[in-house]
Amino acid sequence: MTTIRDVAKDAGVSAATVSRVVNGLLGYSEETRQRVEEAVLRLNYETDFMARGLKTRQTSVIGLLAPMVSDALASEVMRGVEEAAREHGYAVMLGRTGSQSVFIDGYLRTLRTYRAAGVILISAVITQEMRQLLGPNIPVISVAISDRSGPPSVSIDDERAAYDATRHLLSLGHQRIGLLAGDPTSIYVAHPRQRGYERAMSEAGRTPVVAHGTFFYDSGAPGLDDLLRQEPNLTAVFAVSDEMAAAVVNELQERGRRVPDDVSVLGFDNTSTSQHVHPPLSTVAQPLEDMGKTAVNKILRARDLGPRIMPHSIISRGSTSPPHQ
Amino acid sequence: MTTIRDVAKDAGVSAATVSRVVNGLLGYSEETRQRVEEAVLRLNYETDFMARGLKTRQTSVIGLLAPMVSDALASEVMRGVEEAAREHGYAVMLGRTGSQSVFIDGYLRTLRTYRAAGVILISAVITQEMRQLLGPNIPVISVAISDRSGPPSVSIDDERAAYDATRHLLSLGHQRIGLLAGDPTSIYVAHPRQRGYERAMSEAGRTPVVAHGTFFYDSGAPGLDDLLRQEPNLTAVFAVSDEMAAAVVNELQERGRRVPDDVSVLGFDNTSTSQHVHPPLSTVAQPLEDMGKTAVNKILRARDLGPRIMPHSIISRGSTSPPHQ
DNA sequence: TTGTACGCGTTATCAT
DNA sequence: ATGATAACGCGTACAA
Repeated sequence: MTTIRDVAKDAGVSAATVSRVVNGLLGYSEETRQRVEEAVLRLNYETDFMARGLKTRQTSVIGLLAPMVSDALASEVMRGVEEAAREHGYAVMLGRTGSQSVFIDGYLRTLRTYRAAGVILISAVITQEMRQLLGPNIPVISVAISDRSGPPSVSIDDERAAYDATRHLLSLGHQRIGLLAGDPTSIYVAHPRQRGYERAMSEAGRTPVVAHGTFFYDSGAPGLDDLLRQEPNLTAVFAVSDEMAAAVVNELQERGRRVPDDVSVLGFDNTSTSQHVHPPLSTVAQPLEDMGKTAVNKILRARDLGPRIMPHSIISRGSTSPPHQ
Repeated sequence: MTTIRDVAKDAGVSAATVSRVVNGLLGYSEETRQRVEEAVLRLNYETDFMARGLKTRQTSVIGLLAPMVSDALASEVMRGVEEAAREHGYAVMLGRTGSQSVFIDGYLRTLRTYRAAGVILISAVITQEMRQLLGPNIPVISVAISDRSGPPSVSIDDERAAYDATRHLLSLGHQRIGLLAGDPTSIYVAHPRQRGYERAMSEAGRTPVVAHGTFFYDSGAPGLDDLLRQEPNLTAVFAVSDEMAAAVVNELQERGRRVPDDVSVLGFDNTSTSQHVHPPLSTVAQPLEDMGKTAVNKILRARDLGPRIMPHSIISRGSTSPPHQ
């Protein structure tokens, strides 16, 4: 390992001067710069992040915490985070929060002792205790979830997006539209989406039909069953995740109903899952990768607080059409 | 920030003693231990990883490099890595290698300066230059790819798995079986799988029918087209990734052929994708999560070199059946 | 069993 | 413009 002192000796200057040259600060002559840079190259010197972190009390590490590290939504966000972080010379430290956020405390402690530059939370919001654990100097950003009263976040307007999506189905001519909603404990995501749906339905003078799932694939088939029990003649199902929507498409076909001829299906998130079913899912797109990048940029510009609302859009693929008469 | 000296002062001992207690070493009385532990709790002391790393020249960081951070196979491995790392008190640093491994050099440098305990490469093998960049002290493990001549790796026996899978289709009664192979540049994954298929076919006296894809969804439909052009009466397609297999299922249905009644489809990897199509994919399972855990354990036991071959298995779901007469 | 003293690599500060 | 020095927080010989 080459140290800064080795370089200093080789170039015939002090360690302080080497540091100045390497970090592009002021205070050295052109000739000194040349000698130092030569020595750096010859000795293959590289800054030791540990030593720097010890001194500066900050490292170029961004913490990234997801409920599962293997679901499609988090994957898309992670991709954006990784890219933006890399471009700015930051490293990403990955953690799984677990379903009940059981692991999150440990990770926050770790990130504090590593002096992370910031923490990005996917599909989770920060609580008082979490803030405590992390200390006051590390910014936290939530992604894909909007607690607008709280700390900075990057998300779409879920209520508005669900409203627009329901209006879209209504404008296609559907009247009996079922909602496969999310986990009722998910107050910052499932609730606004349900509100958006209910508002659009009530404005159109239609009766809401609602069943609850978990956002995951497995809850799609039972959710559909619940909806059809309430209203056997549904012509459209709006599921608030692509996974549930995919399950609904497959279960409908299992029951001998065609998609979209008999029943239209609309998903949410525009993850890769939406392309894996047949017909491919129409869905409400969140710009997930972009949201990940935006979160990194927010951390790097620490003064940039407040919620950031990203645009949503509705993507029509094969799973929606006007209702068959 | 509470330092080790604060604790020492509070407990009326020296910093050295605190360190011994905290790290569970020998050399202190029971009474001292009690006082120290009380002080640690009261002052909320936590070891500073930067300072420790500076001294010990090692950090509890494991580098995890994947070709994309958002594909289903890598996600499963990541899940296992995260879990095993967390259980052992290690943090995971995430990076994307990029399609041509363009970003890998930068990450290896970073991991060296962070003094990572080890590096896990998903679907990639290490080269001489990479080894150079990383220095001699950081172990590297490849996962889901088997360069048996090389450094430690954790993978299945791809050749044998493809052989077994092809035998499985043959034993169902299929005779005209097409292979949708992987990217021909993938010599450590695509090649062995193709060899396994060809060996099984030749042993059975059948003519191989092969088309090449990229492992990704988009290459599934053109690959099927290629296969059907070569042999219009295929009764089974073996695609060497679930993504391609899913695309094949969907494209077959698009063309009016039923799965599995007209054509059976067999995938590879048993990722979540295999459950998202209808009918769900029969597939060759790799124990991906387990492979991630195994890789972490290999790093923690540095002497544990050599390749580790994990068991594969064939999972029958709805997409395969005996051929229809 | 316990404490002292030093070193790890960097950077801020102050002096020159 | 440059240098000397003192932290930063921890772990560990070595001494007591």
